Amino acid sequence: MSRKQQLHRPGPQPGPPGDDMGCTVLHVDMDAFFVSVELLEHPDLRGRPVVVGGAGPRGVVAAASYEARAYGVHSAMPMSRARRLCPQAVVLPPRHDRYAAVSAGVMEIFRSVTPLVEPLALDEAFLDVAGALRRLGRPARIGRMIREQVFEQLGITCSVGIASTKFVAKLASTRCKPDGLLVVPADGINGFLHPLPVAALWGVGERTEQILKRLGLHTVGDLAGTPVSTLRRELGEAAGVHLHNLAWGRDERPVVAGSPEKSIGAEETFDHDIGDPEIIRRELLRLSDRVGARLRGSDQAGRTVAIKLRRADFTTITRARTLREPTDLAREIYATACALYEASGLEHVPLRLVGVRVENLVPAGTASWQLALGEPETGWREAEQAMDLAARRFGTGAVRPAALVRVENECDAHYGKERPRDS
DNA sequence: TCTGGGGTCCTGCGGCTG
DNA sequence: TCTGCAGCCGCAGGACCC
Repeated sequence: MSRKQQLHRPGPQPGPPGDDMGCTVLHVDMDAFFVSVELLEHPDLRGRPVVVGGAGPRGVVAAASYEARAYGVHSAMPMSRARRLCPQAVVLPPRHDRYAAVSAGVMEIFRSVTPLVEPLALDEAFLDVAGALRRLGRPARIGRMIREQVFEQLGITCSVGIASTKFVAKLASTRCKPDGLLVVPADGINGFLHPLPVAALWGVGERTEQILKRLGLHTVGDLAGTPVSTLRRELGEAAGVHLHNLAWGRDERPVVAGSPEKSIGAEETFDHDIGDPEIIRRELLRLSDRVGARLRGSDQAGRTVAIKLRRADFTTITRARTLREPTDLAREIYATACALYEASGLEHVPLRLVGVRVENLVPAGTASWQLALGEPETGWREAEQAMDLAARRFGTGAVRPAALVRVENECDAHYGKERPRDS
């Protein structure tokens, strides 16, 4: 359960759907998605508290069944705390490949309704059904049909919010969870929104909530009644205007199918803080390898390489460098990441996390590959593409940089855990 | 209580350039 | 040639989302 969902514990199920005229935006959200997928293969666990998440000393909850939520367990909670709250919970490790496969089936059902599907995550999406009304009937009927199809074809339940804007549709689906459907009529938006706590708004996290509470603003209605100039002063130009609009139900953002990725990255939290620069560099190599493979797999390249370093006290720094030409080569990403790490001044500081990200993405076809002076024309790109082919044929990890193979056992001692299989 | 991993977006600042 | 200014871009940090 996300923080937002905690704000909307399933209250009494809403009554019959309201007037859905003009409500052509649907937000469909799978109920406890990761857990639901696991229960398909472990039906014996139905009705029991189940938690999906990392079991290591620094693991957190990725998803919790409603039975586990009754004990106060929710997503993003440290696993150690979840175990204390609910010692009888069954803890399962996340299997993202499996969730992605089920998610593909869900999205396929959505796209059979309308091409205007905007996925937000594996387990939720916005649908604009304006073009499907003549063929399939009114929005509420379409929502019911989607819920039936998802359950019949995939065996999991979902909740559907229906409104005239994305933001209200999303709040509606959260409000009717689990396994529900709620229509917020166009003329009932303010009545629906204004009693909600400010933290229910999209874009109000812990920090913003504190600022709003300091101003005496507790509900969305309080926010709506506050001059926008006050909100701009306290929250900044964009956030102030945005939240004021949301508080009045104004949200002009259309449903957009297939928006391109802006960045691709990978990061790793160590089980124990690591201050040895050699081990950090190896981790940068492993992460660069992953990022490069994902870039090539999606036919993209990026111009900016960024690293993230988190100290033991959780303070985090980022460093970035923009290259002359876009790259999808792990070797180049790694070289830049190492240079940034060395320049960071944190070379001997114990770190709990390192990350590598490539930003400013462009389609690989439009990138001009600039050869370094003296670099052979057939070289690293071909070598890494060959590694990609081997990985597809023999599985990820079949081929990897020698530096990673050589030190694997040595690293295990530092990580204190099984190495990920994708390096 | 002690905080994962994948992202997006915004803000502020400084350097560069016309 | 120097200065001031505006606009753009890169960078860093932080808030937020699922």
